[in-house]
Amino acid sequence: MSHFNFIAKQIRSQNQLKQLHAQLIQNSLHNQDFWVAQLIHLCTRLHAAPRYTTQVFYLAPQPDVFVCSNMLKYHSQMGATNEVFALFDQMQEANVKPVAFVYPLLIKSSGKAGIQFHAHLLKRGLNYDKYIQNAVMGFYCKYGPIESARELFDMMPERTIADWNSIISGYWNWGNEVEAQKLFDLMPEKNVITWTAMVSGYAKVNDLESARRYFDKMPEKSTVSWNAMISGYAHNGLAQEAIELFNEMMSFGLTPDETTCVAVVSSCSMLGDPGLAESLVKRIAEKGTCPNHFVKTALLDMYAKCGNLNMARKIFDGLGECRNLVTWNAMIAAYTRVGDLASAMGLFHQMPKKNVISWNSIIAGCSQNGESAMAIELFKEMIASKDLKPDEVTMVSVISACGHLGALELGNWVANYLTENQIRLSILGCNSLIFMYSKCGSMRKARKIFEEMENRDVISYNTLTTGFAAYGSGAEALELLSKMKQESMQPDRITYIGILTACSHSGLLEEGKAVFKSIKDPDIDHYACMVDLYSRVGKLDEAKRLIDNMPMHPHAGIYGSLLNASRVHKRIDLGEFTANKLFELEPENSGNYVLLSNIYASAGRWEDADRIRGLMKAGGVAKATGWSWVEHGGKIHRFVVGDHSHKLSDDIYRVLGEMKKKMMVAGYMADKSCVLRDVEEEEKEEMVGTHSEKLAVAFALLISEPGAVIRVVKNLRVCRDCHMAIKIISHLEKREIIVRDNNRFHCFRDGLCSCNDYW
DNA sequence: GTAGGGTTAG
Repeated sequence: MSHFNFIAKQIRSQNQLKQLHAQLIQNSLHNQDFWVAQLIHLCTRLHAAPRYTTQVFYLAPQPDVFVCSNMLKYHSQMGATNEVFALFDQMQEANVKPVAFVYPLLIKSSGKAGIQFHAHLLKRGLNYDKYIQNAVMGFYCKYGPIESARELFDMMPERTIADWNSIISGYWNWGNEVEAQKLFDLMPEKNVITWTAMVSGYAKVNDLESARRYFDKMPEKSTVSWNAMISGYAHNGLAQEAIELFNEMMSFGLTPDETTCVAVVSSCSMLGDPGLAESLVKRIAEKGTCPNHFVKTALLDMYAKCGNLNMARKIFDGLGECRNLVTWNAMIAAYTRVGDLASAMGLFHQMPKKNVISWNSIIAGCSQNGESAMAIELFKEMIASKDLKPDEVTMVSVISACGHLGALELGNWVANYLTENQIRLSILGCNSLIFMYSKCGSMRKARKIFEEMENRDVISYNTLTTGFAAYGSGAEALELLSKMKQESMQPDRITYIGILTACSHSGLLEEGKAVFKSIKDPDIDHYACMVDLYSRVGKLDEAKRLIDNMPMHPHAGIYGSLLNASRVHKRIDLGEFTANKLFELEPENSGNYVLLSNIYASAGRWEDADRIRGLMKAGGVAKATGWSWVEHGGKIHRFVVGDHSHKLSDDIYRVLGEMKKKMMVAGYMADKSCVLRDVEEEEKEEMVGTHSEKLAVAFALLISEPGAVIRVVKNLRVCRDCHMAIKIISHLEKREIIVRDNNRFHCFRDGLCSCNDYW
């Protein structure tokens, strides 16, 4: 017996384990409880395969308490919760009570299922030893409700330091700073773990000053304490502070471990400085410790964020068997960051297991790289599989994708999904909803979300303001500005851009001037808004004067406003001046040529108009082809010029014909520039916006109930001709038609447009 | 056999 005992202690590999097993069989000891328990213990230590371990277990004809307990330990180490409970049932039938020491292990390794052990203990009225008590309390600290943990804590006849530490970190885990603090002060005796828990707790709630205060006050510090403080800084984006503290740690002659290394590496990635990380890893390697997968993943991420994708991929490939979810996710994010969606998608489909972050990475990746529709498809796929619940991060990406598409039906569906699945949104999430509703033209809902928010930040205000601006609701935007001041929320440069744009789109000259005057240090964008405001209200000379007197060089956008206004107000002199400035600033922009040409045309100066068109052709300035789209039944219907691919194409062109007839009857064909004049074949390319948009409007008319609000969404500027057409149709059909162009809405009612744009 | 620190998504 002692001979085998000696061998058992020496065993380091699975091969040696199997040799011992064979020797036991030879000596007919293999089915004795003592040896079976030993073998299972070794299986646990060496991470042997479940099939082999189970075989060993069944060697014992009537497994005793030790065999069973070791087997429970093995299962719980493997995360096989079902097997753990099955064995428990078996033991109950055989009337075998597990030894106390397995309970803490089982509770810890069973995750959320740990609660079943508490139930089990309660049901059997088992006496808890101090370890079991601590483990049960630790379970509630981790998974909640924290009140249950507190109850157990209060009921304890005696409390060890470990119990105090558990409940304190439990409160930190649930963000209850006050109670953690209170218990810390009450605690009769503290150790380094207690102090470290306070440091990391404060770091977790982003209160780094308090964290540092505790860190400086603690009577002794372990490496873990240093790590807590350094990673606290790193987590909160304070890379510089993290590195400084790390240097301080080194100056004390302390040895960093791998966790230190992870924090320093991630700080380096924020600073874009791989050098320090490389030297640190080298130093650790010299000590003989090879960087573990945490360090390697941090390095992977660092190289990816510093733009060295090859190095990142090399580490990823080198990790081989050690690759885990986090490494896969980091690599996917690396690809989406540089816009390589194909590679990201390839990895995503290859990965053996996915978690919420994997889905979030790929969905956000699509959303950020202009693939909004794909982002939504992936989201649908995610929720269809039902094994993972989307969280706020998922929803923010999906909501913003709906916003970018201007897809209100989808947006409503997503918002519904939020309430049905009780996904609570933070400020960030609510802001994304405001953005989405604004982009979809539903200002009522955007405002409702805003008003129902418990806390708002400056971005909440800016998002809603920008929405009002796009919708031409100047008064509402100004109201929001005074609300901001009432609530002592400091407006920033974006706020003022929104407010001025709103004034501009609703013709509020005096109000806009007053706001502009109140800006402490206006930048070029604020000047641009003012030029636009003067232009839109027809004060072109004032606009010109502002341009001449502004303290910085005007950019193309500024002249653009003036040029468009020059067309509307038929100011050939200013039009020529600004157009020539624009030809210098952005020679490739065809719009400027078209505008100047139209200015000449409207004054009957056809030769000049043709000359400019010729200039445009000679310069090879082509107009990009465009399309419009309409959302209907959760789908996006896309229209391009001359398009007959839609299945309702025949009906669409029929409606288009009816529109034409109605307009003729109403006498709208007199104007040469009217929408439905027949265009020459070669002109068609220029008219692309008009045509695709008309198809979209026709489709919208076709599918909507009489009297319903029609929503046309498009990604082009609403051209002048089409604008007129919609005005007329809204009048004739007695319908409200909402059209979105690049970033603003036009609400047509009774032949009038809500915006103050010049048409 | 109890308690403190780690990498990824917005």
